[in-house]
Amino acid sequence: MARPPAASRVPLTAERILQAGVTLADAHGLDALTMRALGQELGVQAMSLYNHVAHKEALLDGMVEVVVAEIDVPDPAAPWKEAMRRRAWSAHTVLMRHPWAAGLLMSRVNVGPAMLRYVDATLQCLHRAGFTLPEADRAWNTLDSYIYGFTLHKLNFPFDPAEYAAQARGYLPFLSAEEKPGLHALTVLVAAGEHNGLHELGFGLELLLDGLERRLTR
Amino acid sequence: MARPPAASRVPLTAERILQAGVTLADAHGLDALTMRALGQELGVQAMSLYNHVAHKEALLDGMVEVVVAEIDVPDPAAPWKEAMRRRAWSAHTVLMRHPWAAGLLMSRVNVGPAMLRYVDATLQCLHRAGFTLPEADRAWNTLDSYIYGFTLHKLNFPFDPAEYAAQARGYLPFLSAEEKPGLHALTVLVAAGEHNGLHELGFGLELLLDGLERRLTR
DNA sequence: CTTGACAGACATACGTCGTAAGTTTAACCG
DNA sequence: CGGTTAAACTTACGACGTATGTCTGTCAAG
Repeated sequence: MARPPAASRVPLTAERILQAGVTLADAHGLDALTMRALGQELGVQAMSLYNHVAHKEALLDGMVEVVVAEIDVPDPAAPWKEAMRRRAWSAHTVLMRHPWAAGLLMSRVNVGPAMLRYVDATLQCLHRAGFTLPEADRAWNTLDSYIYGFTLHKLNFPFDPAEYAAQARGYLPFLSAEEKPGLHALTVLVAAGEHNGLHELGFGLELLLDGLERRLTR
Repeated sequence: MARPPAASRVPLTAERILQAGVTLADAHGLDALTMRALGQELGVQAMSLYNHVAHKEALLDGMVEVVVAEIDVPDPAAPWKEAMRRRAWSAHTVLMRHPWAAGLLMSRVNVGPAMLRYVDATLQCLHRAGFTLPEADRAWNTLDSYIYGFTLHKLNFPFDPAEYAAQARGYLPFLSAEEKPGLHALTVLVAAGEHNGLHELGFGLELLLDGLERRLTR
């Protein structure tokens, strides 16, 4: 059968596969990431991927690592509060760029090098700032719970204000003011454009950082 | 062919299917929830389920509703802080009871009656306590981001302290104290049983509630 | 040069999934 | 008792992850 000339032979590598996986998932969602589709993207049969990747789960783990590696690692020597703020926003931004990744990141244990580096730097920063190690552990865990939770929430609410207002107007007729007074009143505000329904990472983040600071200085 | 006597005919209903789905997922995980397995559980062929459920996605939506309905709805007349605390713990407890549900809850828009009731009561409670409606919206969104994020984190860290300490001892040889000082020091503590690595919903929750309270009284 | 080993791509095949489409059964009503 | 109809059953399809076995291009050793 016809075969591309030998010159065009660029051997597959795990890195190329992971990158292609990330790109494909970014473009068409996790559901579109099948071994066959990924192979096609790389000009290769599905089974060839298995020479470099143990199975699909390992592929997903690797893709999560690629994404985690994009997050800014905090500088252990920086003032902790500002460092944690930057860390949070960086993680949020990266996960918004790879919408499929947040769910994976939260629903599997990840112990790749990028993740270890990320956690270690965070612990160091907090520890140097005066938190005990167990406190630092609690602190980053609390922050990450919020960051990832917030990001997942936001990803599943993919409306801009105009769309949201339109949606609200659509729901309004089915929302009885007597039965659901709170929801009704809020929806009226949204429909009128007086509340855009968008939420900001910074709100809860600053509450947590302030609270942690108070614990530290006490 | 042989067929069970007519007397044993209990017709299927959407409710029975949802309940069976929840039970099956609780017992064997979401992956085990296939239409065939669910049918078998109900003594029925897979395709019969489609007489009551549009497709699998709808089944999952319905199962999430069943779970949401288990969460305590806050009393709008109760003091807001205590009401939000109860709400948070109730949601957490319910989601820990149905480990598969947290991921679903966060990764799809849910507008079933149980969910609407839940959100409405929350908004009412906060609004009556003095928050404006947009503030109340921000507040519950922030709390839920943390609650769900925390719960997902905890679900994916299913070790009791003894197991965790054992794991820590296993990892220790691969963790260089020079390269990863923070992680290394923490792991030493865990391995020695001086830090159990367990995190508590209450920690971040109280930080957020205190922060919200400060916003309110200002 | 030739050759032969081997990494890595290919082809085929299996079992399972969700579900479309068509058929059969049993319960109810006139 | 006969006809209607809701609801279960049967069959089949395409897509999925991946086990297994084959083929081929590359390169070092003779």
